[in-house]
Amino acid sequence: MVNGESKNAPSMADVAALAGVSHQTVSRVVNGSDAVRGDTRDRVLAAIDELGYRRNKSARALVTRKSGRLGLLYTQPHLYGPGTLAASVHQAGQRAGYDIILSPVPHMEASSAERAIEALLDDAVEAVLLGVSHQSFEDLVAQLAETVEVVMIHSDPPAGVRSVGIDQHAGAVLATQYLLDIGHRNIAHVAGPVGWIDARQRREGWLAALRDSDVQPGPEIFGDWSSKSGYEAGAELARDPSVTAVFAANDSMALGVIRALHEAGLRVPQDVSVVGFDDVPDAAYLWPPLTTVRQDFASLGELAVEVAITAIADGTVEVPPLLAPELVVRSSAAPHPRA
Amino acid sequence: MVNGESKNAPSMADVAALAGVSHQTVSRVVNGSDAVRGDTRDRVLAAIDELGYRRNKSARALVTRKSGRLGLLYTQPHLYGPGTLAASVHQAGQRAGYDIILSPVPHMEASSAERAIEALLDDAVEAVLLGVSHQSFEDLVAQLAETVEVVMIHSDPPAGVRSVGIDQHAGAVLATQYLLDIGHRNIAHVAGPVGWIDARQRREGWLAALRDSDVQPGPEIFGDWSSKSGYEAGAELARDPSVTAVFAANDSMALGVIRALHEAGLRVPQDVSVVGFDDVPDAAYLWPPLTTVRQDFASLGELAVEVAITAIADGTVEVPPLLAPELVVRSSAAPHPRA
DNA sequence: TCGTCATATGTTAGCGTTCACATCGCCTCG
DNA sequence: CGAGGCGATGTGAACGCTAACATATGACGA
Repeated sequence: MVNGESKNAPSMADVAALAGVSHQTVSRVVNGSDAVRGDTRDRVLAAIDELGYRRNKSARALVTRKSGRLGLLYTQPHLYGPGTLAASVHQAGQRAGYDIILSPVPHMEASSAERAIEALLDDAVEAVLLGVSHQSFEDLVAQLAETVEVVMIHSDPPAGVRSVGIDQHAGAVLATQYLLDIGHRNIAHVAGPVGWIDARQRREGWLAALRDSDVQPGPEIFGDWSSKSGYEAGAELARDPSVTAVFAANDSMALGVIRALHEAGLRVPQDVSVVGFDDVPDAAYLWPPLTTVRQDFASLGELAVEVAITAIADGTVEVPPLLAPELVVRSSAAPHPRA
Repeated sequence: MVNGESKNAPSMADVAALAGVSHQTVSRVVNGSDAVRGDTRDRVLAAIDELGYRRNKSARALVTRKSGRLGLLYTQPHLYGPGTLAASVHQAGQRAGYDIILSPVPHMEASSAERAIEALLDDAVEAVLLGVSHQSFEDLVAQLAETVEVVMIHSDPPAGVRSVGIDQHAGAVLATQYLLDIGHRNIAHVAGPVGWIDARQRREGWLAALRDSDVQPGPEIFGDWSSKSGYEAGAELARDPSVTAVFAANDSMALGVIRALHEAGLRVPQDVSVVGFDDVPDAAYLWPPLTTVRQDFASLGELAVEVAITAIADGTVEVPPLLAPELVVRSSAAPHPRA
């Protein structure tokens, strides 16, 4: 299109004229109806091919009153988890014949999220997948659900809300129990920021595992998911010689903790063990390789789309069981020396 | 929408009836025409509000013959760069009044990319932003450009192709020159995979900087962008005691290299210096903190949208200068001990 | 031989907008 | 005081498609 020579795109009528049939027959061919004779179909197909015909989705949406679109709202688009989720939702949606509108909201402000939702509604999405497990969204959902089908991607959904999720609590228990099992008794936690559901769930999993073993929680520091905040937390933790293990709420913070520990002259895992959460691809190749909890974001995305599609079909509120995360043992955690 | 009580969405006609005007007046109000009397406008606005009216984009697109949509095709959606780019394109597009269709193609196969492009064209995007700087796409562009406006996101665009990019070559020169400046004379390169434009550009920048200083290139190993491949390359490099510095084509590979070096008993940077590329957020908090080359993906996205919009408007082929990357010096590289 | 029915195709209307144009007041000016 | 013009609003058609119904064609049994 270097020169603007694009005549109007061909319509069904053009195809029909070329094939010598009515536009309705073209419609039937395009929609795979079986009430078309083989040779007629071939002629139509040939005409479509010759003209480069492409069905106009707007016209179709207008008359069918269905947009065929699903929207995904997600935060932190630059991170591994959300990025993977988005890709997987997109792929699953395509496969199911839906267009997916990916709507990243870069900064976590209610206003920008509301704008994003407005945009999604303007696009007439048939369902909204809410990949924003932040408290400030829980209120939004009730209101939104009156307008459109909603699927929350959420590890601790309010009752009666359609949702899918990965069991963050269980993942945190896995990580903490592992540290307990190898003899640690003073396990610190670098938590995700207040307000994030996943952060809360992971923190509570940590607490629950400790409680079950009658072990007092170690120090607790709140970060903001960033490696920088992990670093700062790690520097603080390094000053407390009684801490022998740290469970960080994600891999980025874990990596920051490790650096701070190193800088303080502490060895990982010989002096202090560190466990992360997420299993980002780089986790296996950090120094030391990071023991962490793997989440299957790809399956999560597929599941979310599946639930959304049945929601559109019959409106039921379906809440499949949370997906189970998995502990990946590498070498950033080791038995407690005095155990 | 727990119960499917949704009556048909209100149309302009409904608003018009309620406000006691014609549908055309509603249209004028919605489109901000100034040919509407103040009190009429207020009545219409009130009716819109009461009914929860939302303009039907399909109908609008049908009659205006404009979809108001831009598509972004991008690979490796789980990585920092692409994720940031996608978010920034989305935001810039919204701001300019365009809907952005984000189309991640998870696996780098020509077929899946072609499917993605088909989907974009079916969505009647007015322009396609091609954020896939892989050789196999260069052929696609010519063909695609006949159908729709195309903006390549590309650091070494073919002549006459509309594009924006970050100067990968210059970034690599920055990194290599830095290593040269601090006394290294045997600088290895862990390259990105063959076929990727950015990989080629970074490699050539490395070679060019060395050539300019009359220094022989060190060993060269091709990775696949992953930290795993960086690790494998690092293991190999560790066996060559003459290598004192490694320039890796991205941060993930750099981090893999560092781990391999550590495992081989070599210290970074005391024994071997390592420089990466991208400046992912975690780079600053690795151990040791990674010296790397920062790319401004956010600006790149904005620029791409800007170019796309002028392309739609006047069809010109505009190629703004490549954005300049920036060297970020941290501590994974240090002066050569024998320098 | 004719009605009957199935199969293949055509005809018409309408989805919700915008565009082009028509209309209706009302003000201005000669 | 009437022509002319302008500002505000209305009317009708069209965008490209699908849904519902209408029609044509041929096979078949009575």
